[in-house]
Parts: sequence; structure tokens; C-alpha cells
Amino acid sequence: MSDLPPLSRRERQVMDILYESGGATAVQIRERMADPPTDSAVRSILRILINKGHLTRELDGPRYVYAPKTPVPRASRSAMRHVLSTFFGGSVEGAVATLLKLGESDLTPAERERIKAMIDEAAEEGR
Amino acid sequence: MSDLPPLSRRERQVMDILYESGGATAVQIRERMADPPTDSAVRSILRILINKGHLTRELDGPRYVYAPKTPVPRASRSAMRHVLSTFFGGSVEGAVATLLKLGESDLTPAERERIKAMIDEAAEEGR
DNA sequence: GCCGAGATGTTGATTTTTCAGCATCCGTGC
DNA sequence: GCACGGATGCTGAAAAATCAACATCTCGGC
Repeated sequence: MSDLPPLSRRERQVMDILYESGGATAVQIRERMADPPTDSAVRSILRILINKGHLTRELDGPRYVYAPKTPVPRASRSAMRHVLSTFFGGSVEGAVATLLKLGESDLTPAERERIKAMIDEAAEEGR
Repeated sequence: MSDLPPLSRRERQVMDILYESGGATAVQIRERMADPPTDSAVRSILRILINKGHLTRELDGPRYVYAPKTPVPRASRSAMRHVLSTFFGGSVEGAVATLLKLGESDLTPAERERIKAMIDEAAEEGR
């Protein structure tokens, strides 16, 4: 279905910003960029990303708001699948382990319970 | 500490292959590449990656075996942290959820128990 | 009507990436 | 010794990405 052309470094940087923020104007994107180029350079990248089919934009008053075309759930699954196979040999257990150790913010008891519940649900589904 | 220069598309592709395989020769890398260029082009990329400090290589009989310089655990943490903040707003719960739903291979009961145990351990540590 | 601020689009040049051709080196077999 | 196959390194050119300058457009206020 969707076999979009690959992204360059800057392009990926912009996409990540948009996934993280959900949507942003050209100026906001530039503010969030590391080592940002000029405003017009950012717009060039945005134009290319639209041409490649990665972005949509919507006119909001006097300016455009840019947003990723492929929805967050799908993109996040794809990204997660990639790190899972690249770094963990497909082992969900290993991936969850590093995820838990990352936990800057410790899990609340409620979160803990919900995650455990998800694990059991996942086990039941796969039958 | 280590602030290595950023990677281009091909460079990242090679690094991912090496992280997934743990180490490979130039020919093996080429075989695993999507849309592979010529052999000498692969070697150019490898040379650049070594110059940038991302790769080491070791002479194994008649040929080199290339491997990532930064160890898998550190790289995987970094990659995981990145998807966590980009796609899940830092929510470990959300990340674990999609991870579980990915589960190509369903978890074994033993894995399930170990993961639950990790969750409780993580909770205790954070005190 | 005219000017200025804010936002966008386009163009062309510079820099980086990507790549293949070619030369070299090192074994093995004859 | 010499030819050949496998492996590597270097060089320079083609392609892509990156970027800033410039032009345009619109909406306010005066």
C-alpha cells in the first residue's frame, strides 16, 4: 500500500518533531529543531515532505499547521517493530525490560496493574 | 562524552544491519541491504563509518568483520528512549502496550511471569 | 490607498551523500 | 614464478539534500 520514499536526516528530524507534538507550524517546528537552519530552509523541507506524501497541512487562520499523514498508532507500531528486531532479536521480553529500566518516571501502582492485565490479555488472545 | 557525527541514510542502514547481526563482513552486509549498491560502494560507507568512529573491525582470516563500536545495550536504550519520547509521550505503559500487541511470537507463560516480576522489581527500586 | 509585519513559495548555489571504476594486495594452484 | 580469484582502498564524478536569498501574498493600521 504505502511505500513512501525514504527520509533524509533533516526530513526524519522534522517528522519526529511532528509525531512528538502532534502538529505544528513552520515556526514552531524550527524552534524545536536541533541546530536549526533558516526559516526558509525549514519550509523547503516541509514542501519536500508534502510532495513525498509524508505530511498533510491544514490552514489554521493565517498559517499552516503541519501534521504527519500516517497516523501515530501505525507509525509507532512500525518504529517499535523496527527497534524490536534490530536491537532485541524480536524478544518482547528483552524490549520490555529495557523499557522498564528507562522509566524516568516510575510507574504508578495503577499503571503497574494495567500493564500486568495487558500481559494476561495478550496471552488469552493468542489462542 | 561521545558526540559522534550524525548518520546518513545509508550509514544508518548499515548500522542497523550490524546491530541486528552483531557483526558481519562487507559481503554479508551487502547481502542484507535493501536496494544494495555495488560492493565497493558498501566499502566506502564502511570506511566513512569507521572514520566517524561508529564502527570497529577485526581481521578474521582473509577478511574484516565489522561491528558497532557502541555496545548493543547502550544503543538499544538510546533507540528505545527515542521512540518512547517521540511516539508515546514518555508513557512506558503505552509503549509496553504496543509492544505486547506486536507480539508476532506470543509470550510463553515463563516469559509472562518474568515480565511481571520485572515490573514489581522496577517498582521497588524506585524508592 | 499605502506601508509594514507575518507567513509562504521558488530558485539556484553549496555541501553532503552515494556510488562505481579502477588499482592494489594477498593467497592458492599450476 | 605467474596467473587468477577474493578482498580491500582510493578517487572523482553523479545525485541528492541542505540551505539562504529573494519574491510574493495577505491582513492590519493609519
